[in-house]
Amino acid sequence: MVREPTFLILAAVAAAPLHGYGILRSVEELSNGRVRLRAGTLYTALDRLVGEASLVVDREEVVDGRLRRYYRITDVGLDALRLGVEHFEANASAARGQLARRSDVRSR
Amino acid sequence: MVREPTFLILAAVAAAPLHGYGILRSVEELSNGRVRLRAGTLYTALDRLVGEASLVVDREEVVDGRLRRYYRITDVGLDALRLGVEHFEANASAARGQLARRSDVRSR
DNA sequence: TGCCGACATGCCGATGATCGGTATATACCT
DNA sequence: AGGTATATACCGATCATCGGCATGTCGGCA
Repeated sequence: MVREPTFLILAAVAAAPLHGYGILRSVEELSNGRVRLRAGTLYTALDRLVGEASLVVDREEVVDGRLRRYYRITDVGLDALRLGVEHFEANASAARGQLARRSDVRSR
Repeated sequence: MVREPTFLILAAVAAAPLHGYGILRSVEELSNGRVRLRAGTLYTALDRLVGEASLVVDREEVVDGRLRRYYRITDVGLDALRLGVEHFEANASAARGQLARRSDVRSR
């Protein structure tokens, strides 16, 4: 199963192409400040995701002398993201079920 | 964030105390056959979770000459599990939002 | 003028959960 | 005799993530 940082990176890029640092901020927003990606995690993940064909480089821009490399999600990446969503929800639902059973036992 | 195997182990034990091999089967059920824990993953995770006070050994039984060590979830483990549920759901929800935004862009 | 934080990418060693396999032993089925 | 299920345990390998450092520009503050 895809891990949290990778999942959030895919989610960040899912809406529209975004560059590395933009993804960093987007992940922080999407997780309500809970997840702050390390630069190392981000850029190595980005390379890995491009290698897996989940992302492709959309374009490069130079703003104020700084390079911005935009990444776009592919169908492969969308499949991985949607599958991840299903797994996250299924796991959460299963755990809730178990917690509910626990309450049942207690209230007997 | 807690990873999938650890999360499912906690979920399995949440309803009632269970022994190692029982957890193995429970995790498989809870995930609809998707997740099959390796013995190595399970028993090292169990030791780790006991070390973190998320689980405690409830009791030991001998059935057919085979030892059964039952684990019980603690308040610490319950907190970790509930937090995990929230994170899984929040992530899934955020990703769904991003995918919906994507559709918006496309349909414009 | 000097320093700090935000922006932006990149590299690298360390950490740690999980993987994959092996070992041991009993019981049951074919 | 061989295979599957039960049950626990150990071990090296893998790999995503962590944590930190490096580089360079820009704008704000003291």
